[in-house]
Amino acid sequence: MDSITIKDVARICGVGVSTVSRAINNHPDINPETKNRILQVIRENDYIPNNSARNLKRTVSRSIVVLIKGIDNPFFSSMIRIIEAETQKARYSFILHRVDLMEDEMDVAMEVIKEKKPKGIIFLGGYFSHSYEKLKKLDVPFVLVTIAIADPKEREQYSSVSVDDFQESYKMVSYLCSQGHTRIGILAADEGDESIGKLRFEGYLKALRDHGIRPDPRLFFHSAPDAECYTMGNGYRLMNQVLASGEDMTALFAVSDSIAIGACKAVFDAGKSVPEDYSIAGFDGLDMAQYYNPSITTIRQPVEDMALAAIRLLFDVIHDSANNRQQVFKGQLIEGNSIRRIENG
Amino acid sequence: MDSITIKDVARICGVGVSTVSRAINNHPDINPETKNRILQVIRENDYIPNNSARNLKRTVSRSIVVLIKGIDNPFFSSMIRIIEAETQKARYSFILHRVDLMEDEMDVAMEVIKEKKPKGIIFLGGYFSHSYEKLKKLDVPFVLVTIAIADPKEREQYSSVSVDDFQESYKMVSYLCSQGHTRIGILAADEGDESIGKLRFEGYLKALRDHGIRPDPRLFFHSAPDAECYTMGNGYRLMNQVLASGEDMTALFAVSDSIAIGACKAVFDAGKSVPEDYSIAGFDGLDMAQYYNPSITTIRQPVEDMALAAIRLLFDVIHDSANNRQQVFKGQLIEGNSIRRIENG
DNA sequence: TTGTATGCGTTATCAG
DNA sequence: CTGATAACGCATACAA
Repeated sequence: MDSITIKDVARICGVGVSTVSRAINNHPDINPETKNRILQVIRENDYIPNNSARNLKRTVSRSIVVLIKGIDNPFFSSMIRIIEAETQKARYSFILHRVDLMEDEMDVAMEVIKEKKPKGIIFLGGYFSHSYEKLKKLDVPFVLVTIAIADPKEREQYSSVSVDDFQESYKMVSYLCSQGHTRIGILAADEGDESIGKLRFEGYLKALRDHGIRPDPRLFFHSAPDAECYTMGNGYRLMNQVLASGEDMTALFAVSDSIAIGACKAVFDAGKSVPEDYSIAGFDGLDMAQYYNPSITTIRQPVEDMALAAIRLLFDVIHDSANNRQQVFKGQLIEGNSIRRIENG
Repeated sequence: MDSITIKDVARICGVGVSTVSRAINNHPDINPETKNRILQVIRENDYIPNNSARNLKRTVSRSIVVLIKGIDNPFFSSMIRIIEAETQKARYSFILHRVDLMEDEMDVAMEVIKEKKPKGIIFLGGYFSHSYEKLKKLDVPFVLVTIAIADPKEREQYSSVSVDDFQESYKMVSYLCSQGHTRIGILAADEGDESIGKLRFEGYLKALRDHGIRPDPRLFFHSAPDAECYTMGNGYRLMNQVLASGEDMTALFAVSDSIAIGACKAVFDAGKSVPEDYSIAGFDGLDMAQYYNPSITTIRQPVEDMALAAIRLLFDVIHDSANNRQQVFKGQLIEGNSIRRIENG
């Protein structure tokens, strides 16, 4: 670990450390010749600046941190790519930091801020039930993506990018109704959910009611509280419960595409078919949904646009902190082949 | 950013900074009472140690870094989970660091080492064509996962965990032959590939030859050099080329499950079916492969075992650096419904 | 068991 | 344009 430091570089070049520092950090007030000479020496000796020392000394670090909860959520994959690209385009460095499902993203944020001194933070996924106070402590500009904050009172306090999960669910379930379905089950998050799972559930309820259908609790299939909800495995389990229940229904609204896919598989394994025996709708618009067989009818969240909006919004807030705003995107209903039309609705 | 430091804590408690440091780091030589008092104050004031300062000061940091190339590869998702769990079980902290597809993982490793001073590194994904020299510079124990190092001469230099991509491909293609297929195409990586894509391709060639089938270049469908190879989109494109080629074949070996799934979709969109018109085999054993319809016949890499082996091997090497070894796992052929048997082989 | 002092590698401030 | 030098926040050797 006896690696070369800025001092060594300075000594080799016969200059002071501050000059080397200037060379590294592209400071304007340095003789181009000396700069090149230093850069040359740096390359020849594989000098790598110590990031810890830099972060320790610096007050801010021209970097953007993305805090992601649920790193295996394919929904985020393309977002990351876009955010990184945009970040680098702005000549900021991009730091991805994963937060465990059990961790409080706010606590993690505080730590990362201390360590990295980023210019801004993007929160991908997770919940934000009662973090108002913590939110305020965060003195770094940030944008919430995909995150439901219940209370709209605190509008000024934060920026966010999302779809209206309630409305979009409503749209999907209304569509099911319009296709003649009347007995529509739901494969939902766990009952205690206070996040998007809840919003999507409520959109479902509202849509049914507005279509003159009385929601039937026997058609609610909630995830186990301890299960990882938005997974194919969970969808598979839930659908098997549906099959075992013997309840009569023609359609199911799965609150995510992965759940929908798992559900389809359960139907197939039971020797039945989608959409003939069960119509199944998803939510999110994952690539997987359109590659599946049958392709899943779903609500597509405009991930690319959302990612772009998130990073741009963040830069806006960085440049003018008064600029906080909530940006809500429209989802798009994509018709696949997982839903059939019932003639005698 | 005027946050509280160790000095403040010391002042508040009326003790010296070193005592606070001892409390934080669980040093043995400290009065339990003072320790508790300090910890109490720390909690009350939300003191968060500055990681940069710690890393700067420390020579090693009781942490494991996982460097992952291709973070959206679902193949790695479960691995990460396992590695993290095991890492924490050993009371090490877990640092996940993503490396861009364009970056040299070795350079990134050097940087991260300087910054974090980890006890060990796990490389997930990526290539390692000619990095021997760089490898040696890495004076931190490390394990390569899923990475093909061509040259076996350097055995002593590194540890690795993988499957034998050549053998496993051979297995898969032999299976296709055994099912009576004789005209077997391949959906492969790009022609210049020097990594697992190449090994899998060669396994395919060997299997054909050993079964008395002469490989026919017209049945080789390589990815475009600039395409992201292991994706559904790429599989879709490749399969459309197959369909457009008019070449006669009954089966295709896709070098990954995602490619296989994309290929299936292309077949469906062409109004044909799997496995009736085309038998399609995959590789990897993603969850997705079994949830797909039809489920994909594939080679399952024992991800859980491999992840566990990787982290344990790493700890072994950390404790005894002479312990370098290469661990090769057997893949398991999982029969799905994507391959049909041809009677008159 | 505890406190003091030093330095980790940088950047920033200031004087040249 | 350049070079000393003082922090940054913490861990540790050493003294008490």
